[in-house]
Amino acid sequence: MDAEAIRRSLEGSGLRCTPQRYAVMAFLMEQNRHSTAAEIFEAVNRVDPRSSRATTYNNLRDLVKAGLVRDVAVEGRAARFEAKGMRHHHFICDRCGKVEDIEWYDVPRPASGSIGKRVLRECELIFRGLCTKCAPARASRKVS
Amino acid sequence: MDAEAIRRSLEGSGLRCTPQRYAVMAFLMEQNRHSTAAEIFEAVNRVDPRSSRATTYNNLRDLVKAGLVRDVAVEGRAARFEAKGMRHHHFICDRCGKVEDIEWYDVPRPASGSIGKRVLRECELIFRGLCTKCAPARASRKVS
DNA sequence: TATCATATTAGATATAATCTAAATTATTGA
DNA sequence: TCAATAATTTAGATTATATCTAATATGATA
Ligand SMILES: [Mn+2]
Ligand SMILES: [Mn+2]
Ligand SMILES: [Zn+2]
Ligand SMILES: [Zn+2]
Repeated sequence: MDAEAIRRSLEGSGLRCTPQRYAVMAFLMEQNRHSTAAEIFEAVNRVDPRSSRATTYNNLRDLVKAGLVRDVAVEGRAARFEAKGMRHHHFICDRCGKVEDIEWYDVPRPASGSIGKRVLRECELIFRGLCTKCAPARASRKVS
Repeated sequence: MDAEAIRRSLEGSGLRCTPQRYAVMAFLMEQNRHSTAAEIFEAVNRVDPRSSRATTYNNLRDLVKAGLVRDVAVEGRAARFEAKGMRHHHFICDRCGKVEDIEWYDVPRPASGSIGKRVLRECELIFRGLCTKCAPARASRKVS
């Protein structure tokens, strides 16, 4: 999309806008998905410039640390990454592990007694169940 | 605690109550924590019977599949496991990755339009920030 | 241009989890 | 009782995921 905007967001975070780093960020922004490091590595290398695996991991870590990218952990699967855009919640499929966005809505905070001396930064909702692809499959499996 | 109760819950799920499997379940129930597979393996082997690493992983997977144990994914860290007891939410420390329980309270469901054809099984809240141990450390780090 | 911090790289290494195939243990039902 | 069957365990190999190393390259600054 807007190459200049990506460059500015990188440099605004004190990160040089290198071709490899740009490629990771651009890929995450145009795909509106939740990709694994392996998928990102493969995708940015389908076109030049070639980026090493170490660099892909380094850049993902830097981007997460800078707050431009979010790391989504899924039980039993590789980490997934997404460009941080509008706030949203997540739906995670029990069967295929797919992560999907759910429109943001505000979450009631816990009683301050529950939080104690912890410093609360954010609240996020995770929904679990079956995605639209898996729901019918699982339902028919039951029949047999 | 109640050895007979553990035995019954295993057999009620169609799992034999083997010494190795019992040891995993008993450990998770007496510790009220979120342990990694490596920690569980190490703990159940401090006493007999010796259980192999493969068996520890096999049993954790079986117990999760049976719904007796919950697998908690944390970004950048090994999976953590806990015996399923009372419903609760989780607080995850940004700095040390510790997972802590937050008293359960009901979560407003998303608009049905957001869910679409997905099958929703559960909603869970994840709180993020700094745990009581890390909060002061991070605060003083800022000062320097 | 010289200097210095930042970034990239291939390959080695570390960590987490699963697989394999043989042996063991428990269950079933003649 | 005992053979047949199914479930479980095991050591070690293997796979998957992620990080480290140390040499090189690149870009910013003076
Ligand atoms: Mn998302
Ligand atoms: Mn918990
Ligand atoms: Zn699915
Ligand atoms: Zn902490």
